[in-house]
Amino acid sequence: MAINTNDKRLQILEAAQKMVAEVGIQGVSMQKLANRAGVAAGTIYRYFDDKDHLLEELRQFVVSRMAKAVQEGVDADKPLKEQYRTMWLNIWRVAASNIDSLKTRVQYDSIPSKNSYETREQERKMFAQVDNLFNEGKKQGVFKNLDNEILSGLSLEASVSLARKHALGLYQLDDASLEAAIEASWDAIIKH
Amino acid sequence: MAINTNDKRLQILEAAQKMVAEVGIQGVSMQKLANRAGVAAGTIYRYFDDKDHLLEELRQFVVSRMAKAVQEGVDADKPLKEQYRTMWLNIWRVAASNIDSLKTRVQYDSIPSKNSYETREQERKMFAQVDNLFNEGKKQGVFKNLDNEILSGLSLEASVSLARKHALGLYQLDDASLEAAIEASWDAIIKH
Amino acid sequence: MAINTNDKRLQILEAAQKMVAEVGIQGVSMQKLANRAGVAAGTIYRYFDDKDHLLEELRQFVVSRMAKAVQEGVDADKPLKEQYRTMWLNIWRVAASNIDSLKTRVQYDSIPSKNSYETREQERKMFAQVDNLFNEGKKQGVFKNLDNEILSGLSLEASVSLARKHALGLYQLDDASLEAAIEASWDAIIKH
Amino acid sequence: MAINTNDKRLQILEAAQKMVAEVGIQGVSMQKLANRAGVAAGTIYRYFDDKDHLLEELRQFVVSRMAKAVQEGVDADKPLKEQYRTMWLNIWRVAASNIDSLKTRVQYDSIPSKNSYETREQERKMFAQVDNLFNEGKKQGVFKNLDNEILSGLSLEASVSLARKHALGLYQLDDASLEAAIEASWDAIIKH
DNA sequence: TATGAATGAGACTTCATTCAT
DNA sequence: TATGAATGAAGTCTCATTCAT
Repeated sequence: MAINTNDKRLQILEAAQKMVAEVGIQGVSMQKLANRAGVAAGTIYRYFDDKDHLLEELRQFVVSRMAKAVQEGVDADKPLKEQYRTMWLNIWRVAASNIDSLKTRVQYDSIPSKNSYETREQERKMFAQVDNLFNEGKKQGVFKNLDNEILSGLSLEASVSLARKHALGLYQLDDASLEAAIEASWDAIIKH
Repeated sequence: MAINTNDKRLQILEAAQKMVAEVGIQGVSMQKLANRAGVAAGTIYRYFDDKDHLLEELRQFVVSRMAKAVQEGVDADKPLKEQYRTMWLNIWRVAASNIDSLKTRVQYDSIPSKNSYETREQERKMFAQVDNLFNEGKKQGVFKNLDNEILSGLSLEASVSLARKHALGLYQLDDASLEAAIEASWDAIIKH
Repeated sequence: MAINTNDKRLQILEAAQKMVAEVGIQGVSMQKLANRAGVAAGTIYRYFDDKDHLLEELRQFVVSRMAKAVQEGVDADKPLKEQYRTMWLNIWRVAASNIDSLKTRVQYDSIPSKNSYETREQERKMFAQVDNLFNEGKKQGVFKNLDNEILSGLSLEASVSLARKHALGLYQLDDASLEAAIEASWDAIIKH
Repeated sequence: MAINTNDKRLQILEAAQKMVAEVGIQGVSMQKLANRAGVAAGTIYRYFDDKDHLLEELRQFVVSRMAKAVQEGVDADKPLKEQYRTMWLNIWRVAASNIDSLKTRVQYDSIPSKNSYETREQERKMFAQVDNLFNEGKKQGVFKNLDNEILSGLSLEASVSLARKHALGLYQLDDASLEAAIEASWDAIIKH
C-alpha cells in the first residue's frame, strides 16, 4: 500500500513532466494532467495540496533527475579534467538527446518558486559531485580560488547556455566546436 | 497626433514589462494590464491583435532595451579588454540596479516565440557591438577562433548567469569577486 | 445515475428552448442559460462542447418534439382526408396553444446548421407518417403525382404559414376560416 | 446636400443588406458595417438612433425591395392566371438567382421587430398588386371567398417555402415540377 | 457633419478546487 | 482511498456606443 501510494505520486509527476515538456507549464491544467496520469482530478489533491505545491514538487523532481543525469558516470578517482569533460558532455547530451528536457529547464525557472533556503540547500546536495570537483580543483591549486557558484557560472553554465541555443535550433554545433568549447570553458576556471 | 498613437502603445508595453517583472508572464492578464496601463481593456486590442502578439512585441521591446543597456558606453576605439569589461559590468548593473530586468529575461524565454528567422536576425542586429568585439578580437589573434555564439556563451553569458543568482538572492558577490569573474571569463575566450 | 446525466442535459435543453422562445436565439447567452437551467455556467460545457454544438443539438431536440406533436393521434387506418386534417390541426394547435413554439421555428432556421446529410436524413425520419400519407395518397391516385417535398410545401406549409401570422397577432382566424383553409389546401394536392 | 444625406443612409443600408446575406444578422457589427459602408463608426449614429433602429429600417428596406421584385412585370390587364404565374415565378427567381436574398428572408424574420401596426400597414401597401389580384379573383367568382391573408398563405407562400428548400440545397426542382407546383397552388385558391 | 479612438459591459470558455458518493 | 460532476471566478476578446477633435 505504501508503495502504491508512492506509485500514484510518481505516476502524476511523470505525467506532469511530460506535459510540461510538450505544452509548457501554462498548458498544464489539473484536469488534463489527471487524464494524462490516468487518475481522477480529485485524486491529485490527495497527493498534493494544490497546484502550486504540485509544481514545486515537480520542480524538485526534475532537478533531481537532471542532477543524476549530469553526474552520471563521473568517477572521483579520475583526473579532474576528465570528470569535468564528462559532466559537460552529460549536460550537452541531455539537451541533444531530449530536446524537451532543456526546453523544460526554462519552464521550471518560471515556476514561482519560493526558493526557500531549504529548497536551495536540498538542490545543492543533489549536485554534490560538482561541488567536490571544484573543491578538489582548488585544493590542488589547479582552479582559480573562486566560490563554487562562480566557477560553475563560468564553466558548466556555458554548456547549458550553448545547449539551449542548440536545442532551440538557433545555432548548430559540430563535434569539433564542442570539444573546443569544453577546452575554452576549462580555461575560464584554471589558473594560467 | 501621430506621436499620441505611439504613446499609448508605449504606455501599454511599459506597463506590461513592469507586470512581467513583478508577477511573471503567467500573472499578466489583459484586464490587469489594462488597469496598470491606465486604459480600458478593449483599448489594448486597438494596438495589438491579441495577447500572443502583444507578448511577442513585448519580447522585442525588452530585448531592444537590454541591447541598449548592455552596449551603453562601449567605445570601439578603446582596447578590447576595456570594451569587454564595460559590457560585462553593464549586464551586471542591469541586474543589480533592477532586479526585475533579469528575472524578466527568463520569463521572456518562455514566451511561445515564433523564433522566426526574421525575429532572430532582428535581435542579432541589436547586439552589433558585441559581434564587432568578437570579430575584432579574432582578427587581432587575441580571441580563440570560435563562432561568436560560442564566444558569447563562454563569456558574457557567465555574467548573466551570475547576475541571475545574485538577483535572486541565491548568492552574493562582492566587488573583488566580480573583478575576478570578469578576468576568469576573459580567460575563456582568449588564446593562451 | 445514468438517468441523472440525461436529466441534466434535458434540463439545459428545456431551459434553452424556453429562452429561445422568449428572447430569440440572439438573446441566449451561456451565462443566462445557466441561470435559467439552474446550473453553473461551467456545467453546460460538461454536456456540450460549445455554444454551436449546444444550438445544433437544441435544434434537433425541438424538431423532434415538433414531429411528435404534428403526428400525434394520426391513425394510418383512418381515411387520408382525416389523417390530413389531424396533422393540419396539430400544427395549428401547436401554434395556438403555445405561441412560442412557432416563433421558435423561424429562430432555429437561423441556426448556422451544418445541414449535413445525416442531419437532414434524421429529420426526415421523424416525419415518417407525413411521408406515408403522401405516398399512400399517390398510390391510391388521389394525390397529384408530385414529390413529397412539393406536396408538403403546397399543403401543410400553409398551416405553418397561417399559424405564424396568427401567432404573431398579425391576423386572426376563426374556426370556419380554419376549416375552409384546410379544405383549400387539400385542393392543392388532390387531383381534380 | 439633402441628397447626399440620403446617399449615406443608402450606402449604409446597402452595405448592411450585403453583410446580412453573407454572414447573417449575428455577424453584423457596427464597426464592420462602418468599414463595409466606407464610413466611420460614429457616422452611422447620425443616421440611425442605434443598432435596433438600424435593423428595423433595414428590414423595411429589404421588404420593400422584395415587394418590387415580386410584383415586377405584373400587368393588371392580363388574365388573373398569368398575373399569378408571374408573381410565383418572380418569387422563385429571386431565390434562384440570388440565394442570399432568401437566406436573408429568414434572417429578417428573426429581427426583434416591433411589428407595430404602422409597420404592418406599410408593408401591406407594398404588396398592393397582390391584394388586387386576390380581390379581383374573388369579385370574378374565380377564387374562394377567403381573406387575402389566407389566400396568400395557401398559394404564394408555397413558392417561398419551396424556394427556400431549393436555395438551401435541401431539394432540387426541375422546370416541369415548377410548373406543376404553380398549377397545384392555383388549385388551392380557385373554386372547383 | 464626420471621424475613429476609447470605453467598459458582457460574451464565450477554461480551470482549480470541492464534495457527495 | 478514489472518483468525477459541479462550481463559479477569472481569462480573453468583441462590440455598441460616446465624444473630443
